[in-house]
Amino acid sequence: MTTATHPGKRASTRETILDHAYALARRDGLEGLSIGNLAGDVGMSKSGVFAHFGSREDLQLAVLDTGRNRFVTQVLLPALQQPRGLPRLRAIVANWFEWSREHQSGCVLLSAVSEYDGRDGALHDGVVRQQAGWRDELQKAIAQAVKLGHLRDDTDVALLAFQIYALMLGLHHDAGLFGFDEAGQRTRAAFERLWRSWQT
Amino acid sequence: MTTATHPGKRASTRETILDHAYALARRDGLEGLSIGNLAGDVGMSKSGVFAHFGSREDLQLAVLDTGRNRFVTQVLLPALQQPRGLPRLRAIVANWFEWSREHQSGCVLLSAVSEYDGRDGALHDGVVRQQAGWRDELQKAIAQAVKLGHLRDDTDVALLAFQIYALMLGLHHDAGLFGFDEAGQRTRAAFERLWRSWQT
DNA sequence: GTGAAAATAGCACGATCGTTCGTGCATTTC
DNA sequence: GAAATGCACGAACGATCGTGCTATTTTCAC
Repeated sequence: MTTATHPGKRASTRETILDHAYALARRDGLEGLSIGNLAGDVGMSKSGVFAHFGSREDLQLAVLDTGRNRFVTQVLLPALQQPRGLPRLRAIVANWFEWSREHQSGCVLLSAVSEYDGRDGALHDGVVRQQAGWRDELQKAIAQAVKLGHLRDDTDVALLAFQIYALMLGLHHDAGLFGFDEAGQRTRAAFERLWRSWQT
Repeated sequence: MTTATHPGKRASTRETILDHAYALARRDGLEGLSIGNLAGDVGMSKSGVFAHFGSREDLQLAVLDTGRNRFVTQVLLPALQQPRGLPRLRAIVANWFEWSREHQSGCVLLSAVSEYDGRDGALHDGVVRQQAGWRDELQKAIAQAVKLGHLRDDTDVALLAFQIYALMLGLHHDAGLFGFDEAGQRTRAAFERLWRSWQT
């Protein structure tokens, strides 16, 4: 009984659809994601795919959430097993680097920011909530590093989180346009200087 | 004779269309720009608008170029009247700040990067060329500041250009999601630290 | 004023969009 | 075995997409 046709059939099909949808959205963004195209990619009918979500917007929200889960799983969770403070913060950045390397040809979370930052609606709200949450995690890790004396006492936590995020945006930007290798080198150099500027 | 109804009619109508197209593309991106919607906004027929460009892709390219021109006019050109070196570089950043403040609800140039960095075609090429060109201008201004002794002799020009660009990406990102005021303050603080780290 | 030329509108096309609805086939439950 | 439920399919909907082709209007030179 490899195929769980009992319960779980619906959930597992939904998972499969979201897998394909996430891949498509990496290329075309959440706004470029269409149900017909997705159905063709999965090998289902349009109505079959549609029935799993009820509306295109709910599909887009589900894909956004899929991206968030993958990001947390790949970037944040492994870093939480590192000791608090600078080691954990550096682990976050290292995992984020790897994430960025794998997503240089398109990241759903970042393109969603571009697509929805000027509008309103459920997708905008979802993007804002998600970005605010991630920034908060960053700040928590930084605050611990300060408390443990790994970073200067007068460290501006929100500022450092902003600086880190900006560098990762720069990495993604340059990697997508000019290639990851050169962009990665520059970003690493920038991080070296950034750590030095806040270290005790 | 304010309205050039002479042989400039075509060009002036084209300009009007591009004005509206640029505004629409700020909200919906170049991929979200549709000819029907644009025609309704301008007050013309679809075919009338279409005839000015010949294809949707050529329209998108024209809008991209419109964005580039406006950016150069508002950010680069005024700065070129400042004395070479750090004053000019700071003027570029200041003008860029103002540009970013006005475009916090959507910038065609940046969303185009998100939309086309993972594909290929004329729009991708146009985006890459434009971004590479702007980075080059940044580096020229930085190199002059180094040569004039305003920045350290061992300044990594490409690295500093990357750092500047990354901060501006961070500004745009945070301004769009969390509001310009807070984002602007953080970005200014980050720039202060950046200048200090490279200054003689 | 008149005729050539340029600019715009009108209309139609095939394709695709998101969405709805009825139906059939499995599978589960009685 | 009969009844009920879950899931996906296929057809069709009105709308909009980009793009041609043909009139009609507007503009400009004479």
